[in-house]
Formats: sequence, C-alpha cells, structure tokens
Amino acid sequence: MTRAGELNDKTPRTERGRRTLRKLLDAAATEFAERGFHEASISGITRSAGVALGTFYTYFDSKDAIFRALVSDMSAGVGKAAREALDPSMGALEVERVALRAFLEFASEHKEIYRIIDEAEFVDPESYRAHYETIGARIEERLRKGAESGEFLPGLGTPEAWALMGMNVFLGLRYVIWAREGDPDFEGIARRANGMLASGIGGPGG
Amino acid sequence: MTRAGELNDKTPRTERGRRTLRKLLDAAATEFAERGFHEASISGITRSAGVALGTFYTYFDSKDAIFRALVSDMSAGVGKAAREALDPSMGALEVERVALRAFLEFASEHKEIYRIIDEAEFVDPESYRAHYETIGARIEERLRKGAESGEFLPGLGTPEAWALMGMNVFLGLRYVIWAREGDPDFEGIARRANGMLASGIGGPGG
DNA sequence: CTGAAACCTGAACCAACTTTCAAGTTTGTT
DNA sequence: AACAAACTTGAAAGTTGGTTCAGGTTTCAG
Repeated sequence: MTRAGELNDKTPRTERGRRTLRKLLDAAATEFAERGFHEASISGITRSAGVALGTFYTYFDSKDAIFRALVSDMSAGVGKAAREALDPSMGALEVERVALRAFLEFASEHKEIYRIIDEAEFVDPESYRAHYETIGARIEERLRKGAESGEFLPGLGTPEAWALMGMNVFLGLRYVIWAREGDPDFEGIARRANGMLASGIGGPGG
Repeated sequence: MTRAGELNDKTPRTERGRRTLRKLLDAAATEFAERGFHEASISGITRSAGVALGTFYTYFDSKDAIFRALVSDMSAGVGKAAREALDPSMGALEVERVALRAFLEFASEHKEIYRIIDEAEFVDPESYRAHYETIGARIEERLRKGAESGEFLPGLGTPEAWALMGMNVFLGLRYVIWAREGDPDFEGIARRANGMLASGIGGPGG
C-alpha cells in the first residue's frame, strides 16, 4: 500500500527521470480534469505525456497513486497562493476580503484543480478531508487573531471558520466554475461577501 | 439518449413490476452510497434487490440511468424536507435558523443522500448544478422577502444567497458528515450561524 | 380460461483498461 | 571507455463488469 511516504522508491534519480515524472504529472492533471478520474486512462496520460505505457509504472504504482500525488501537490498550491496574497500589515477584515479575491482568481486560472480536489472526495477521501481541515484551521486562526486585536467579536471558533470557508467555496462554484455573462467581477463579489461578514444582513436594528 | 422524460417506456405496467422497480431503486441507493458510483456494480444491485441481473435492463437503460433517477428523487426529497420545516409566520431570520437546523437534521438521517448528490457532480453534472441552482434561487427569494419586510438589508441578491448556501453546506459537512465527539448540537450550530448572519463578526464598531 | 404482453432469468458476450514483463536504450560514475 | 543502474518500450496477460439475448414464467384483461 505505502501511504504517507509515497516516495516508495520510485523517485527519479536522473535528470531525464525528473523530466518524465513532471510530464506525467502535468498530463495527468489535464487528463483527470477533462475526463474525470474514471474516464481518464493511463494510456491517455502516457500518450499525452509522450511516453510509452509501461513508463508510467516506473513512477507510480497505480492510477490511484498518481491521483493522490496530484491532489497533495494541488492542495499545497492552493495554500501557497493564498498565503502569498496576504500581508501581515492588513486589517483582519481586509485579510478576509483579499483572501477570497485571491481564491477566486486562483480558481479561475486553475479550474482543473477544483475538479480534481472535488473528485478526491470519492477517490481519496482522506486527502479531501485533510484539504478542508487544513484550510478551516487556517481560517479559524485568522478569526482568533482578529478577535484578539478587537476587530472581530470574541468567541469565534470552528463553526464560524467553516461557515466562512463554505461561503468562499460556494462563491467560487457559482462565480468561477459556473460563471455567467454579466456576473460581477471578483473584486465586487469579494466586497459583498466581506460586507456580509462584517455586519451581517440584518437591518439597522440588528 | 432520452433525458428529461426518462420514462422512456420502461415504466412498469403491473403491480409486480412496480414492486421490482422499487426494490431496485432502494438497493441502488444503498449500493451507490456504500461503494460510490464506480465501485458499485449492477450485479451487486440486483443481488441485493433479490432479482436476476437481466431484470435490471427491464427498468433502466444503463447504470447511469438508474443513478440519474436516484439523484432526481433525492434532490426533490431534500427540498420537501426543508419546505416542511418552514412556516410563513416565522420571521426572516428565524426562517434561516430553522432551515439550517432542518437541513442538518435531514442530512444526519440521510447521509447516503449526500454522498450520492455530491457524486452527481461527476456522474451527472447537469443534475448536480440544477440541484444547487434550485436551492440557491429559493434562498435568494427568502432574502428578498426579508429585505422587503425590513428585517434584512435591502439589495441582497445572488452572491449573498450562495454565500449563505455555502455556509450551510459546509456546516453540514463538518458537523454531520465529519462530526466529532464533543461537537455542539445542531441547534447550537444553527444559532451561531444565525448570529453571524444577523450581525456579522465585526466588533461593535462594525 | 386463455393468450398476449409483461416480466424474469443467468450464461455468455464484449469492450475497455490496468498492470506486468522481458528486452532494449540512455545516463552518469569510476 | 566501460559498466551498472536508471529508464523506456509496447505487446500481451488478466480483470472486471456492463450489456445482450433467447427462452421460460407470471400477470391480467377479455
């Protein structure tokens, strides 16, 4: 089985090997995104990578294995993109606005990532869960800091973090994956979500 | 192909036929929920339904077809459960709290539905999208009414509706599907989400 | 009662993929 | 240059499971 390490021994030792591995991963990303895990075929991946079928097994033990490798790569990529957009000098609310905007932009440029991570719910449930738990924890930590600085209410915790994460994910689903003609731009969406987050939707009596 | 109608002609004409159809649908729900679409097999479904393999094709054209039939059944079921919990005499904010609570309760009692609807993203994308667009539209309509009565801010629209839907779905994911020892109960979750919705998480300066 | 339509049966067909493997080529080190 | 390890190749083995079908059984209207 070999989980966790996943290095397994199949790590390439030569320059050529590293190039081939990368070609396979890139081809797999496209293939899985376009056809979905089950429709995608290893021969499709190797064809599109320009290598022979058997070569695949030099680098991965199975179709599942390459899918898992991809998910963990991508999950890391999402986190990185978010962190890079943020800046410690921002206010807590501003951080949330910028994070959402960066997320929408990133999703828009890497739609394939989203299909693949979503499909992980079925192909590799553990990674899927780990992905959201990690992001959720990161958001919760931001809320805690915001409360500490007095910008947010005290007592915010896991439920608020997951609610916020769900907001972001569904705005991505609607305005990136299922975007329509005439939809507001990402900045506009981020602003509205941020307004909602700041003071809710209740009237002045709130 | 035959979409939409899906009656196709395979509708049973006799009492025995209707019974067999029901047995197949029930067996399929269990089978798909436990194993997922691709791992599930038609022979598994027929075995668990207690009929011969060939009988399956008396009622459905393919594995996809029975999956679609299931998704549309279940999507309707979710909507019905939500509507039944609501009551026109409730205030707008109260409606949202009760709706979330009902959703969490329903999800908790029908976890299989959630796995199946989620998998529809890959097996039957149109139904998946239709499912969320329908719910989103329903929420948007509730927000509009709340704004009209003055209980909600004016100008709420699709972004707020999808944000709210995302909150609910992710709270379901975390507190129903991935529930942990010591988590707050559904009422508690619904209250916290409702507080967030009412006045946001910004401090008094909000 | 009766016959036609509806329904049921399960072995066999079939297409599609994943995975293996033995033989050849390239790379990099000594 | 020379050799071992790394890498590549693609045909073929092996699975798996959806779908078909010809023949039997049950249902039910007339």
